[in-house]
Amino acid sequence: MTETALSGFCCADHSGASSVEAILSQAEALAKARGLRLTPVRRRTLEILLDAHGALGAYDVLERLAADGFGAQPPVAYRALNFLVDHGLAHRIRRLNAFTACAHPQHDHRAAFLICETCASVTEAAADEIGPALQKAADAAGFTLDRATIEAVGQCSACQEARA
Amino acid sequence: MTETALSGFCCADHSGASSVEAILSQAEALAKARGLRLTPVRRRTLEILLDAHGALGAYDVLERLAADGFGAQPPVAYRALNFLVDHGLAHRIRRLNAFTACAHPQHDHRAAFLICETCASVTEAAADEIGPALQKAADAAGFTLDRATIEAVGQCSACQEARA
DNA sequence: GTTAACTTGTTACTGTATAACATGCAAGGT
DNA sequence: ACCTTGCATGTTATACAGTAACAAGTTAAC
Ligand SMILES: [Zn+2]
Ligand SMILES: [Zn+2]
Ligand SMILES: [Zn+2]
Ligand SMILES: [Zn+2]
Repeated sequence: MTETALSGFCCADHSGASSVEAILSQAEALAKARGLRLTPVRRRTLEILLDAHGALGAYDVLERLAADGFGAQPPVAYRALNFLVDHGLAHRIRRLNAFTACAHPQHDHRAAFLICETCASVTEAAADEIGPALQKAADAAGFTLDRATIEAVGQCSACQEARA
Repeated sequence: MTETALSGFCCADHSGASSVEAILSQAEALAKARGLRLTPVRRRTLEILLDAHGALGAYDVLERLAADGFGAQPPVAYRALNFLVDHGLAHRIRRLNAFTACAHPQHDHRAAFLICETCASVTEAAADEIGPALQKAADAAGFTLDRATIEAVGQCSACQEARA
């Protein structure tokens, strides 16, 4: 199994060429600005994540990359995914052992993820208010905060309505 | 919260019989109150987590269990660990693929974890302020929040001082 | 004491991620 | 242009994490 993303189920359509293209070109601009090399595998990997509804496991990504003529071994996918994550173009969802494209790569943001238990969709939410609260908790423990993973589990709005 | 917090490794000794024993007997009382069966493997698993500095992987736990004469196969460890997690006696640290004893099992708490990059210690912090902030973010997305994983990465106070 | 539910143990397997090494490519110095 | 140096991609092989399915033993309820 392991097809983590469910097509056409979760949400409002975010697969329109416009938004994928828009994010892709943002990513390209960003890479250029930072002197990063958005090579074919990496770019294609980002595209794959953008096309997917929800998050994709590394092996799902690998399958698609291999189908496109790239390498078929796990490191190929993991390297591309880690590159994207390291540079803020994608996020790793630890609860799902999966990855998702960043919805707004231009910001240096601290994101929280809302994971629907019903449809497995993953929504990236701004964590602006969460940061300070976490900071405060860290301070209380004398802990110097670097970065954080925030993953919430529940029901997305579409699935709630469907259930009603 | 009068807990003798189980804060990790580089810190003051927390392996003294007193705090381990204290938490263990809290766990026992709690199990009794809730009609749970804290069987030998489960109890020993909790002990192992309490004795450990930092979080332990399932296979580390398994090794110790096997050494104590319990089963030597993965399900033995996973079942005991999942039991403890399900009943709030331990927590799963997803970033580390590891488990840690709950520092204050008596509360129905939403915890955040502070993971030190230097010494790998894991400190359980109260997440009282984080909950509402996350709730707000979820509301904005029409998402019904169930539970959340909050894991921060940085430097614990001991390691900072050591580095200075 | 029989039944039903749960707990422990097993074997076997699936899924996730990395190590180590070879080859290829691209930028920078001479 | 040529060489060097570092980075990217690809490979094989292996390590690490987690679960399914079944058998046998326990515990609690009736
Ligand atoms: Zn993002
Ligand atoms: Zn949903
Ligand atoms: Zn806890
Ligand atoms: Zn530390």
